[in-house]
Amino acid sequence: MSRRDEILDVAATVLEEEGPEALTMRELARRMGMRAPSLYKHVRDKDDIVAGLQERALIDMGRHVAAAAPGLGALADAYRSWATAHPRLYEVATRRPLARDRIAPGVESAAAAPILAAVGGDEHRARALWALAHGLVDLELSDRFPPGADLDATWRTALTGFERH
Amino acid sequence: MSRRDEILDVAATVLEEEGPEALTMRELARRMGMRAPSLYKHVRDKDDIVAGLQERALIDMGRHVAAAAPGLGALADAYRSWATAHPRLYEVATRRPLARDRIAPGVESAAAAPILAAVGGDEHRARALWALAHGLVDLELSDRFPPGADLDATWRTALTGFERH
DNA sequence: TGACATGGCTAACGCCGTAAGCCATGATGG
DNA sequence: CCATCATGGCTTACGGCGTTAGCCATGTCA
Repeated sequence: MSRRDEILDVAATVLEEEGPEALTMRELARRMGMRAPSLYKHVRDKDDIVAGLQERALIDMGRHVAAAAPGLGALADAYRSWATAHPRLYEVATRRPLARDRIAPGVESAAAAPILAAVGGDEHRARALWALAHGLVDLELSDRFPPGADLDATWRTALTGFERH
Repeated sequence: MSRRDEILDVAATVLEEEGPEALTMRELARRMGMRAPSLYKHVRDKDDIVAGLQERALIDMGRHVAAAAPGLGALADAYRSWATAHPRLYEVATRRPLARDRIAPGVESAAAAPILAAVGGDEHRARALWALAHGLVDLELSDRFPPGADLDATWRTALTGFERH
């Protein structure tokens, strides 16, 4: 495994365990047993690390969602469960403008494929479904729903709109 | 107008015109004709400013959406148009966990009211609709849809799921 | 064996948010 | 009328951030 990949591993751990404000070059270096400037021998800058996390997250989430059982419900469950299991990575993967120039081609479309397939290839319905799932997850992750809200029920209600074409 | 409100005005301007990375205490102070530490005479800390922007954004967006013509389409248009007119404020208002302790009570529910009314008071449908609109806006604002995508059509498709109960 | 790439290091720069403490101004009340 | 005090500026400074420059040990290879 390349030194760069080790850094990305550490970065993913720090991000999930301690939050985005702990994701500093000095903290990454500390965990790698080196000093911050040495990181730049393996990585262009901090944005490069974040773009790497974004790419990894898209790949992993895409795989997870693609492995879901057929049906909208299972797809939605897979989407939501990945996001809640990796909330900070989800934010990195979706909130910032895709660093398309720093990410391997195909990763983006591969992540979108399962959703597109689930709605029979209709791109508008695919985007709507994606937006719905993303919106629900995003609002849940930033605690925008009242505490104690029955979000399972909200998801079921939300998906019924998509069930019949 | 209080000095604090002036600071919030300047902050909103800087945020929208130059982006979040320009929203620094020194830049705000410069535009106010003072030095950064003097800001602390009127504001607790930077988070206080951001919470103030969040509160303002919720109020303004709530008013804008509440003024929409009846019907899901007009509601959606109002939601989307406010967000695209104030993209950075929209992010501040929705992406970070609501600073509920720093925001006047009632603001949150007032912002939610028009959406809740539009679906006849069903909270699950209200949350689903909100999530759908938020997801579409959020993904649009961070350029996650392919360039040139016909988002008007996507919105129309998305809303048909909500038209019939 | 000598040249060179690799990957560490230290020192330092210019930002950032923020704390501490000083001082002019103007209002307040004895 | 003057003493007191709150207000709202100021300078200085601290620690942390991302990042650059330049040094040097090690290992590889012609």
